[in-house]
Amino acid sequence: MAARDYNFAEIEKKWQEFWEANRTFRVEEDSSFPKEKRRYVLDMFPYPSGAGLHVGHPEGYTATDVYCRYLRMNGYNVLHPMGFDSFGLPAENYAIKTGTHPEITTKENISRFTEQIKSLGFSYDWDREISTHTPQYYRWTQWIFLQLFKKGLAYEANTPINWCPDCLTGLANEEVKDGACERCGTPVERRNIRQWILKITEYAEELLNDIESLDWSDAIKAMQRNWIGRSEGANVKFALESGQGEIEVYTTRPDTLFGATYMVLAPEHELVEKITAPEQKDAVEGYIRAASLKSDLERTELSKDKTGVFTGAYAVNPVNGEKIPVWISDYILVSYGTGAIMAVPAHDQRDWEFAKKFGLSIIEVLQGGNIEEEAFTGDGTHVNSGFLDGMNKPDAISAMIKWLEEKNLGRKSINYKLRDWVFSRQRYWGEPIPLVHCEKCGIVPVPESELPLTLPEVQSYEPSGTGESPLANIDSWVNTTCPSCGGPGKRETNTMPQWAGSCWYYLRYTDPLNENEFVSKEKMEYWMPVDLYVGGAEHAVLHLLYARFWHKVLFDLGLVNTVEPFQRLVNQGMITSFAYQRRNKSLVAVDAVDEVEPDVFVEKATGEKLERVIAKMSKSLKNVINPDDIIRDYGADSMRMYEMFMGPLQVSKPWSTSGLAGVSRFLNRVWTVAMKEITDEEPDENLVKLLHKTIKKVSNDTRGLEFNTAISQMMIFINEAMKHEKCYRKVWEIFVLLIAPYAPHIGEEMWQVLGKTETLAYEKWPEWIEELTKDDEIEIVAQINGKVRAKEMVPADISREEMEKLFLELPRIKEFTEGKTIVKVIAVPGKLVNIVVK
RNA sequence: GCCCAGGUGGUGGAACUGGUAGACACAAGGGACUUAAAAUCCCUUGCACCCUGUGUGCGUGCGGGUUCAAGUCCCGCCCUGGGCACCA
Repeated sequence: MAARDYNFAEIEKKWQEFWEANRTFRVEEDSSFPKEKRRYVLDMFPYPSGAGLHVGHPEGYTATDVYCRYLRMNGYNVLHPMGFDSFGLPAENYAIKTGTHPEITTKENISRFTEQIKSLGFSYDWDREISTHTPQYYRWTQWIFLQLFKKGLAYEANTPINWCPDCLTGLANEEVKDGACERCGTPVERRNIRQWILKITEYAEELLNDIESLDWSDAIKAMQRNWIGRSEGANVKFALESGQGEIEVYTTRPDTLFGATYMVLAPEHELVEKITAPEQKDAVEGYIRAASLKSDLERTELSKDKTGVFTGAYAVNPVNGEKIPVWISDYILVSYGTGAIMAVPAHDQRDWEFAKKFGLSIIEVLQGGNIEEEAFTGDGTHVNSGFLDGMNKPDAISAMIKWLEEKNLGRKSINYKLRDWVFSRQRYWGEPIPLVHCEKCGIVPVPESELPLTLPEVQSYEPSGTGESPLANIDSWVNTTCPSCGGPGKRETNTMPQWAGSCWYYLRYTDPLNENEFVSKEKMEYWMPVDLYVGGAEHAVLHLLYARFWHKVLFDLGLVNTVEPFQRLVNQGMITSFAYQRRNKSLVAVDAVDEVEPDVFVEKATGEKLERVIAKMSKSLKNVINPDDIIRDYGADSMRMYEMFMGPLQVSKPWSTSGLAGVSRFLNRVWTVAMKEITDEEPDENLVKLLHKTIKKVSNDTRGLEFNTAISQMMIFINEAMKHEKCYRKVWEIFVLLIAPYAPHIGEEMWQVLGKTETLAYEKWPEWIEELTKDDEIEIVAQINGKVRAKEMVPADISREEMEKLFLELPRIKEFTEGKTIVKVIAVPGKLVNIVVK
């Protein structure tokens, strides 16, 4: 074949068409692969937004693609699917604005995404593509919901929830960040709305314990642990002085019970009304009203200053019979523990602040701090504590729990910060919740045979904003017959949150077309669990916690074979961009910046010197990189390789177009070598050795997802191969296979240039010969007192003794040892000789 | 405040279980080719100093420590990013 230029556009189009036409990457449940030769490698599927793919998407997708191609060449049967998380607010909001049905927008966006994803040459099995908004898919989302419902894990409640006034829908706890809606940033309000709620708290203990068994980053594991927030303590009952009952509190410090000098109830606590003394009634009611108007943000962040009101009631401390006042304050949350606390101001900073402000007494029961200045929360010796005196903290905690249990005044108790999952949304574009409200029978599930319960057509997508979804206005849809008694019934009009579809999509990929079951047991068991899951860290507690919860429920129902869905999780880092910052820390758009000399940047308009910093890509800074442009100008292979070369997969790193150009130059050099005269002559030994080192490094690094260093090694190899006039078939056939997972289009093309007629996707991965990765001669350094003073090439197999002898006699070393005493000589074969002199 | 990452040249980043810090690339400078430029190829490039050489000193956020030897291990700080935040 005559030499030609590297025409990536032509090559990439050719091979993408080839893979598609030949369904090269279609995968089947072939039983001839033993379990250990199967791998399920999954990308977090995207929400098909109108903005199209951004450079962050290809990073994770390329990483898994390289890995999957490597696995296939190593004889694995690999499940590697892609699909779309296609229910969601943007399409619905667009529908409200334009009247276009969300389904139409969603379809368009999906086809744009598909085209973009395919233009990167990923080896997905497209026959398994799924979209969560299709009735064929959400039929089974609804089915799984019904299984949860039947198991008693879904309940209806009228409780105050987080309401986003901009999205006009309720939100789960996990969707609120710093008191604002995670999606749009609007501060959330508290609102009483009828909700469907999933009892995720029932699985708190399992969700927490099983984290340990997962191969996930410590960061994500810690986030999930913190979110679940388990604490151990005791519930203690305090009798009311009036004899009208008791207040139960939760405390992690039962050992400090002798120091409890007052109690606090959450303003919403049910006892408040009952116990408030007539003379305090006005004050208490005023406080409750004020507290109810505060947003979560105001109740926490903005008001660290303690507020509260005395109820006029007193309780009796069960350990010493002391009469203590009962207050209410909004620093106590009704939703945690029992919504009431015993306050121990000497040993809890919040109680201490409250006591100082309202002049309540502070009694030290544990020595070791200075309670005049702040609460002491450390360990120490108990004092003023009757039978606990002299004990340390852990002993006193157990002793007190034992005492309380014996006297029937309290018991050991465990609490979680995790709250149940608010599961309904008052919007249109989601899975309808398949339940019917019947006056006679109550809440009745839609029979499974009638699923999917499809979304009706509506005139207006506008949410009512009153807590009812647009579905509530479609009488013909809402009014139905009760599946149980046949009488009149009304359909549930809430829809499911966006997270529902992604809670089980990884299961559906194993059997995407099944019309009889959500998945067949055999196919599911063939692949599960997911061996490697790659995606952004932004789903640390949302999707990843919800999916684990559903999976555990499915496990308990005998529907899946593993306790956890995602065995190994890797979070790719964000791709950021350079930005330019003024002295006052404000940022300047890139097109308003001049580089006047190397690394000196000024703002065009003002001439102010700017500092180059790293920032998230944003439209306003004009530093957003569009993958389509990159593929057009440099090709998909360059894009793929550059994203893998930038740095470790897990860390965030800034995009640099000149860095990309460097990788592109590398691929051009690869092509140059491929176009040299191919010879069957024996390559020289050095090239062969370098090749074997390269096989070893690329194999190990690809397996360990350390793609950046694998690529460096390939660059080293090419720099050497360029020096040779001819292309040695023996080494080149191997190198082409090594680079193919990274740059598959050029890989296939070069394979064809070598005269091959089949795709290399299933060629056997090259093996290295250990012997050939070792050099005959190695450089050894001589150190004097730890400082490098000489370097010498020596045979690789030189003995320790020979090394010592050789270096001690080196003239250069003698300069340093002359007239000194040699205290010690340390020789490390293959590394160095260190001579300690005095 | 608590939890989790992480601080290495002008830049992105390498460095196996403690053993030559700075691989590979970008940027920069110099050279070759060219009428010229682009492209390509070659060379130099951590900082400082001098007696310019197998030269000396310094150098992986800061201060200590262990060790023949520390980017790597230990103790105490500082800073950056992410998460949580009145959870009793």
